[in-house]
Amino acid sequence: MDTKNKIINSAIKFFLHLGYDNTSLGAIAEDVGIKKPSIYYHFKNKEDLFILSTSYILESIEEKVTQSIENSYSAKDKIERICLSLIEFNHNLSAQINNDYNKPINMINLFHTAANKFPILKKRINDYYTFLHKTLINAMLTGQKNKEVLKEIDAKSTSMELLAQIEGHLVISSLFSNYDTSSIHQSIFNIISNLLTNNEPSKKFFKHKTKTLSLNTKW
Amino acid sequence: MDTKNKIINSAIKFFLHLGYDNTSLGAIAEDVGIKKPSIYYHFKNKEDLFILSTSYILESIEEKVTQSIENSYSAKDKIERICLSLIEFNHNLSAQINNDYNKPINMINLFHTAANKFPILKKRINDYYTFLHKTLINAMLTGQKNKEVLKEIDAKSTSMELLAQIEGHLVISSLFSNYDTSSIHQSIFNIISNLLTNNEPSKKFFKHKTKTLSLNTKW
DNA sequence: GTCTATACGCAGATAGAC
DNA sequence: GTCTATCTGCGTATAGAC
Repeated sequence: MDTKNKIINSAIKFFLHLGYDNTSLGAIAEDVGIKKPSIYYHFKNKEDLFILSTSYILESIEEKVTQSIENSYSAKDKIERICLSLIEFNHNLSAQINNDYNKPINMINLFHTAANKFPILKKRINDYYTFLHKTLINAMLTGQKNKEVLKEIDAKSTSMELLAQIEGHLVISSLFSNYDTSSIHQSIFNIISNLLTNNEPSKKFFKHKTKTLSLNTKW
Repeated sequence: MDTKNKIINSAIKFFLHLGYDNTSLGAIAEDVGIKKPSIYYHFKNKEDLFILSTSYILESIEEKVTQSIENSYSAKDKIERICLSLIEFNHNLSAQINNDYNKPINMINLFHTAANKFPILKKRINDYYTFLHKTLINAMLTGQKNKEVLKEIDAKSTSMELLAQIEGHLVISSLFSNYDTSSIHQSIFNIISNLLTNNEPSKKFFKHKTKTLSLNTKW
């Protein structure tokens, strides 16, 4: 990995851990094994580094979501995979980042800071949610054509419900120690099974497809 | 309002807007109409001011939630009121704070910073979610005794689902411009109506009881 | 490309007068 | 209780050598 990627890699770690303001370029430099001014050779300034780092995370998620449904033709399967991709991305990111400390990590927090501080990231994050929203809606609409999904379902509000459920669970899991990790799978399963024409009445547990989303690759 | 309350009032505004790090004591002092060192007469330091401000918000929400269900004896009504209280508190806070700028505001973000930086607030926020969780569970359990709520329902996971739905919608609403404000009411209505024994099949819109939760009172 | 040295500004905090 | 003046440390950023 070249220095530039090392810096972004480390920056993401720090930004997720400490936020934008509490992350100092000196700390990133030390982590990478260079001196502070060297960062300025690769990036214009701290803002530039932050914007690129955040954009990289967003691109990675979108890529993983797209890949996850590539070979899937059932609406149920697609929706499940999209939701699982989001959850697993967050979990993998936490697992990778949360090595030393015992602090809650949450991408939402990063997104919020990003949207607040930098208009370009506000737009980018909005595009990210638009992408997720559209992808979920498309899965439902094709499912309705196949008679797999109930025709009365409103795809837009259901997509919003799924996204809110996922983001909400991720947020609460980092703030509430009593949180039960499995409950998000149950919730998503409930929402999805309510969409389907062959809705099995017994509330089975959501099958957890552990197709791990690798974050160990280059940033 | 005395100076100390004026400072907390202003501090909450700034902390919600700009976060802990971007809020300077000088700005708060200017807003209140005093000089920076005067803040140190009322508060030990910036951390102290932040901890007291955040605690005040949490206490206010808990108080409003408690008040909202005081005269309610139906489980459905209680659950609805708890959820609405949370949504309205956030909305009222945003409306009160979001006067000048056009920036997303979200308490979750404040909670996250608070939990990350100050162990005492991490505990306090955990207690806050425990309170909400227990209050919702109690409403469901009494509903099950009255045969108002289906006995198969798992109160714990349903409470978690409701909280996640609310927090998730609030988060997304501040990051996604396409977000439809009404969808949260629909989602909560769906979850609640699935709990009830006299579950009406037609998905009616969630009745929006606009009992405004005042935040204009003293902090 | 990376370094040492350094300028610069900002914000938290204190001393001490009134 | 509130003020003016001031200290202090930290973090961004640049200059310029190697």
